[in-house]
Amino acid sequence: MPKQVDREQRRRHLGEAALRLIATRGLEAASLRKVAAEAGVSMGAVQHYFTSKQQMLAFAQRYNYERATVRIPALIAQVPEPRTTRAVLRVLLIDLLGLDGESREGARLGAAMRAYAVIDEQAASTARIAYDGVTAFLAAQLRTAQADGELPGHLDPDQAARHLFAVIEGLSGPALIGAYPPGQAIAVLDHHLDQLFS
Amino acid sequence: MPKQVDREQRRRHLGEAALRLIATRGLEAASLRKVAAEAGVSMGAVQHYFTSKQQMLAFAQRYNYERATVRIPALIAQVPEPRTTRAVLRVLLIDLLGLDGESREGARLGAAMRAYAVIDEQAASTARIAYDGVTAFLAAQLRTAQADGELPGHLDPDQAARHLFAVIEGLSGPALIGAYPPGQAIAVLDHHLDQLFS
DNA sequence: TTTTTTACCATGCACTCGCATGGTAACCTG
DNA sequence: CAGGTTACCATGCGAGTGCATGGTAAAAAA
Repeated sequence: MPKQVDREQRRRHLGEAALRLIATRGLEAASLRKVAAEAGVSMGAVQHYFTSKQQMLAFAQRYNYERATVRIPALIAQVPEPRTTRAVLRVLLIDLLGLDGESREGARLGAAMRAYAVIDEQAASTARIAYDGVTAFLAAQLRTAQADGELPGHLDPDQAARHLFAVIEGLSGPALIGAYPPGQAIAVLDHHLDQLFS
Repeated sequence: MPKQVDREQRRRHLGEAALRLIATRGLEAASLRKVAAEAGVSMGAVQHYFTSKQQMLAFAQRYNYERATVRIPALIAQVPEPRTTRAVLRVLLIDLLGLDGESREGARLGAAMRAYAVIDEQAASTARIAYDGVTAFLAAQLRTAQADGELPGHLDPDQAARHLFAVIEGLSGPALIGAYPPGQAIAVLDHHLDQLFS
């Protein structure tokens, strides 16, 4: 049976199992044995594809961001015309908030990964790259909005992007633990967008 | 030797040891044995004061917020006169960002606790209370600013408080892992305050 | 003075952990 | 067909985990 397997696909399969466990039960639940069980394989298989647990987690982290870069354009494509920058941003940011069932997993994952990055330097390095990617994307959106006259031209798009993303990340935590109802998080987001697009 | 001990003080001593470990090495490093070693006592002593690990962590979490309610007024007292609301908020919020050595521990702790609260409902409940406390405090500050005419009266202080705190929490993560230099985090904060106190 | 309660400490148990090892079976290359 | 590589799986090891138990010694209560 061996040898006709796609190594990269197998790895992603294991990575998904790990991410599922992390999102629902936390980082400590992502042991080699549990990931193997979640993926429906033996522990030896996990060891075969990752030489250490740290490597497995590093892959899972990178894969998580990779999935996001795929999901985000798909999400944007669903925004009805006319696709103003503001409407696009709103859809994207509400998704990042993790308020409803599906995007909630991403937000839970984010909380776990952020804590991990504080402890593990390698994870921090990956997280920095991901952070730069997100803010660069947001900044690009804001720049096109400026070009379209949708947004005042005098503001710094990079700083506004960091500001915007900070609001999202800061809202996501309390929303996740139910510190306030979803509507309040969206209200704050809309207020922020109101000020931005004035 | 026994019986003349202050149980609550002993507990705080152990709680501090636990918080120190969590801040520097993460939640998983706060095992009963390691906390005992960090506090300079035997494991039996930890077991004597906490009936389970979860209880120990719950105490540590509560104690952490308790410490913050003591530190914050002390911090505000150091703000030079005239103590405008804006100046007070700025000092407080920069501290919460965890940019310099001392307040950094608090921010690291926050990241670990947030991840823990996502997994553990009891921790989430405590975190909600703490969150409500912080936003209520911020809202009260904003209300006095409104009364002093420092701030426009038409805005909703509660929503502005949530917005403000979200920015701080959202900036603290990237700042902790060095996604951008401290100056940029402060620049975003100042920009936010500029807009608020317009 | 006797008894009870408090404050520990040392040890042991059952379990999980990451990881190393040694196998086996299927495919690819020669 | 032989040899080597690939893809696993089962097992075992040492370390660490939370927790239960049984002790000892000192102070408080009787």
